[in-house]
Amino acid sequence: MKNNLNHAYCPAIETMALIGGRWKVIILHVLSKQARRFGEINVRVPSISRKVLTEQLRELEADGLISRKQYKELPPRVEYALTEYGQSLCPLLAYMAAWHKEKV
Amino acid sequence: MKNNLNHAYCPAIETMALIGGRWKVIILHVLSKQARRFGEINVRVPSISRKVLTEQLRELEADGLISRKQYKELPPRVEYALTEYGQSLCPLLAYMAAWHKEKV
DNA sequence: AAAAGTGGTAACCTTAAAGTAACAAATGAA
DNA sequence: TTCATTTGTTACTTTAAGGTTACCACTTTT
Repeated sequence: MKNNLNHAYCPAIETMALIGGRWKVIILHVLSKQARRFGEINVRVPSISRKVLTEQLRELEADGLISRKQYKELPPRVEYALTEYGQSLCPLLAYMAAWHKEKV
Repeated sequence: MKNNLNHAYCPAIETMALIGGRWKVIILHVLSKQARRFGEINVRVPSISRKVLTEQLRELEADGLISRKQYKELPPRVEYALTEYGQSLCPLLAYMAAWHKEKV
């Protein structure tokens, strides 16, 4: 009989749930420089399909990391930007980048 | 004609490649406390199958984050531990945990 | 009149990841 | 003699993720 009380709880997991998606970190990185339109993100994130980009953006938005602002123009214009919450992730991304740079 | 030169390079991605796997962070977290045998990890990582645990451990080992030490005993005994390289990730995991704690 | 431009969506297909179950190997214990 | 133990592996199936193509809406440009 296994003892389930041994299960480890790792709080870092919660953060990974937000940024662990296949393209999330690149998207956040792109938006960290400046707000971008859908098409601009699409060009800057290599080889992502529009479908998947839409999905990832929706998830980031649902998690409160980015905002979506739609202008009433034609052809349509939609701008994505980091929220304050999303911006608070930047030091973490910088830490990750620095760790890699230092250790390799 | 799309301009491919717009592709963003995000160094944090490289780090994510190491710890972004479905179970990597939990495994690292478990091993950060102390070295563990295969079965001990299996119990502490909720609902992971032996097959997938093996795969993830092999990848972590190939990336140099953990070490695998096999004792010549029967029944077999194998112990996994963080390498020095793997230990250097701990502050990052702590950062991730702290960010989540503070922001939610 | 038709095409371009933008930000999607819907339907469908393929690929990658994960799960399941059975088996192995050597020894000691029942 | 058979079972239990431990760390896997192998073969097979299921699920999730991602890709592909076609299409829409509305206006301006060719």
